[in-house]
Amino acid sequence: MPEATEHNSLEKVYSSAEVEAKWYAHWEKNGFFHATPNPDKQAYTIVIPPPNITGVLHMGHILNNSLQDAFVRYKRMMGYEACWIPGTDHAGIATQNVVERALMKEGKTRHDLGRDKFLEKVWEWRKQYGGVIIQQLRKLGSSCDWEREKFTMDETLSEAVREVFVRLYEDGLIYRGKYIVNWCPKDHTAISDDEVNYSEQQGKIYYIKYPLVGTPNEYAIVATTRPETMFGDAAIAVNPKDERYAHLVGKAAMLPLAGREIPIVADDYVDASFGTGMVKITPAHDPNDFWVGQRHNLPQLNVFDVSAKLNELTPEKYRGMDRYAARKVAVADLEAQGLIAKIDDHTNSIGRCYRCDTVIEPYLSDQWFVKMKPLAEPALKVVEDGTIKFYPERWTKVYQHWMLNIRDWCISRQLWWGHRIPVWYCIGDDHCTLDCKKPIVSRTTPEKCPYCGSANLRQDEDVLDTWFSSWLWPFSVHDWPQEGNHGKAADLRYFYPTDTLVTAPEIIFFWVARMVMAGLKFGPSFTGSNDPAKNIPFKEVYFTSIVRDDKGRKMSKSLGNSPEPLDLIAAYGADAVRFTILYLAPLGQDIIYSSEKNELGRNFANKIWNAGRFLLMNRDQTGEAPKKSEFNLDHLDLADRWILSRFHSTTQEIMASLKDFEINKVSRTIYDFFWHDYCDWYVEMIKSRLYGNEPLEVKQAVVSRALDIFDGALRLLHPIMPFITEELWQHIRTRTADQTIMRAQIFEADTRLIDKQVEDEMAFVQNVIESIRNIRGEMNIAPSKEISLVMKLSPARHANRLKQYEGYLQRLARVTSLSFISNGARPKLAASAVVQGEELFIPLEGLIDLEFEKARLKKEIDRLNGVLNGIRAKLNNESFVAKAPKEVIEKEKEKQSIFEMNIEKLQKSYEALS
RNA sequence: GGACGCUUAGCUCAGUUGGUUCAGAGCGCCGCCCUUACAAGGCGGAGGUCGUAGGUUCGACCCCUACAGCGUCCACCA
Repeated sequence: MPEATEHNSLEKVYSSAEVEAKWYAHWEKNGFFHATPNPDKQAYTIVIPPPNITGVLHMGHILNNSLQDAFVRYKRMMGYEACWIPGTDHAGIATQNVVERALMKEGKTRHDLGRDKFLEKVWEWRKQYGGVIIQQLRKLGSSCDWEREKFTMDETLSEAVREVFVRLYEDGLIYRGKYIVNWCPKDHTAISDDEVNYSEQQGKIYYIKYPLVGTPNEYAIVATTRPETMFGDAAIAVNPKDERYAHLVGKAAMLPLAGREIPIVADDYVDASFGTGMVKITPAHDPNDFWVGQRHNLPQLNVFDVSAKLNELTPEKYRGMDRYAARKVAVADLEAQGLIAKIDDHTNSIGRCYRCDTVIEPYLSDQWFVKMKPLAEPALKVVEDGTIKFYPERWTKVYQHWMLNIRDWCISRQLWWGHRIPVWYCIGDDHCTLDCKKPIVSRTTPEKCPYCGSANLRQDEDVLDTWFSSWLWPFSVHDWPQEGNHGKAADLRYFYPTDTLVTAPEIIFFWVARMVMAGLKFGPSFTGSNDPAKNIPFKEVYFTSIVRDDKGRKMSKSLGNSPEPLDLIAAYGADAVRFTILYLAPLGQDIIYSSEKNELGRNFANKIWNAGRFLLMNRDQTGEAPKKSEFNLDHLDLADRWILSRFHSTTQEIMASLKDFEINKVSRTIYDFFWHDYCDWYVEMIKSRLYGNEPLEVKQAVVSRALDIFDGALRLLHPIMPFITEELWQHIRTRTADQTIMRAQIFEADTRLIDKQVEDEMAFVQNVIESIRNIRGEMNIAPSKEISLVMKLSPARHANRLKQYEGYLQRLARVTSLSFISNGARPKLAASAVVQGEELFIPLEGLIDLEFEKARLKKEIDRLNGVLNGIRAKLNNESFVAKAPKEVIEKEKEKQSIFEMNIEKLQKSYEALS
């Protein structure tokens, strides 16, 4: 147990570093983050969106993890068995790239090492650097259950991947097919969409005449930017609604240079208004043409080799030519035959390899796919029917749209780092049968071919898309499908489904949607239920904001416009960074962020710190109250009852905002309560008793009550600012080693203590004080100058009750004498004001410049008259009186008379000065 | 091109059963205070026809339409 209760004298300025290190170590060492199935409690679970092992903490993580930690900590303090499961993602491409780049510095490629050696290198790298981000999350204060930390390439998670692959294959949902990938003709490898850099380029668009078969001298004219791919043309397409060409559909055209007939088909994909409205379809060399080809069952003719040179499917003249050389020759040949209608300038964006800048070639190759339609349907339903709720809700539309237009998922990747596809092929020997050509899909490495018995097997070279492991994350973290063998069966039952997913909207398709599908598909095998509500991976999804810089640009590494989170934590403190980002995070809106904004959080931390210092200093002076003070309402004065009322309504508001995931509102509510209600008013008010002539036991009771409220407020704040609240919480009472604020309960809002009358009465006192301060300010009366206050109260307001609060007035407005006068009387020379209909005078006697006061009153009278005129106009408006509801009219009339009275009183004061 | 979001003080943002004492907060600015928790603080003040133009309504920051500007996602660029 760190030395917390030993020293009660706190530094004047809160310094975060030491406190943070101390308490985080303490929490972790004592297992306070750890959760275990507990039948007496309800589970609350979050799985972390596993950061890439190549990643370092950026502002998006700060936001995302501050949110998750706040949610988990709130639930933990509300009596849930709260579990936040952390881990990392192996990030196939990113990680492989990092290691390859390192190799490149040694002048080597992965091919020099070979697959096994290369993978060893990656694992080494992972061991050395892959945990960086996990350590950084600790600095933020994340209360993750580190005993449960997982990695998507852990053996158990890899098992889950193979299991799912096999099951889907057996269900007929995984198949092998052709697909267009981004191919780099220089590196001879497929690269992912993310690795393609697109840029605008000035090029040409060629209009080529394809002779129509059967009608001489008539042509189909197609527009293309890539004439060299024409040898792979499989059709010409027009829009089915395009009347110009309706008569051609079903006919054929002659492919020039190749001398081959191709059909003319109709497809919605064609934009009738672009070009001629006729498109050549080249399924093997264009992604869109590929899909058109699928729909119309067209042949896929790949006319390039791996280096994008024309292959044997092209006329002999072109074979072996580079794609660009072939383009020139083909255009020249077409021109010679009079088959070029025209050539226009055309700007289009082309993709280049991020590594070698070679223009990417859409390339047809063999890939593995998951059929998505059957998986998507139930996943769409659970979001539409509210079994899973999105915050903000509008993302459900985006989700729906994607799910309804879903395409099959290409899951194979031409990489080495990742889960190798669990498929083997029989290389065969003399005994091979026809069946031997089938892929052998297996959970474990097969020893021999099941058909011919040959041991000569070769595993598929490719690995699986990284998302193929992450979509299982909510249950693979519990060692599914081997949970029984690993003793995790109870965990899976208890913690699944998870409750809240906190993630970025840009991965709604990659990750969120697929997790829903996986949960619904595989859930029944471990939940034992077909109820979607039991199988969904999470109940709520919170989509985070985008963090932008002060110019509105998205914060990113490449722009270099993001502050370094660890520097922020060092400079402002983790609590301040957390508070600031959560205070700024509106649900569904971006965050405009800059380092200086953390002053908000830092100043707040310091404010709380000093409030704690104040309480502790006073407790040390008065000594501990003999027994723990109880809120016996009879013995509380106005300030006590008021702060209690405010505390409970604050708690109520926070709980409501939390339910709606309005974390910025939560932050603002606790901030306003702490700073304004507690510090500005309550603490200042109790000073009048602490520094007065009260007996010691009264002072003790006052401090004790103040500490109780402080304790409650610390608990409300702890999930957002965990460190400073723990430090103070440990100081304000004697705690045992196993006590921690993070496992203390948040007090439930007691609505009986929310007292409207008390708040009204306090409002009156506060308004009187503010009014006096206002006069002081405007009249330039020094704050130190003592004044007397004369009040003329209406019968409803009891003078002797106000007299009770004289201490407050003295303390907060430097009123040294309070007296009352009856109706009709009036101090001779005084500044005056009306507060809630009651008249207030400050006799001036050399304090006030008469003309100043007159001008001040005049200004106020004019302002009130302005409002009054508005009310009168409204009440004189016939249609208002006729159509507005009675209550509204009554209210207006009431306001009218109040204003008239107040103005009259001020007017009299004004005249008295003249 | 499609979908969605945003526009309130110099800056960053609050503001739902539509009702002139709700036009507000923080930062910044101006003035006064180093008052025994806190100058990373306290008190007071100035500052906005709530993007533009219409419409609905007795009444619009709030509801509807159009437009402008900014932004996000998706699609497309043959």
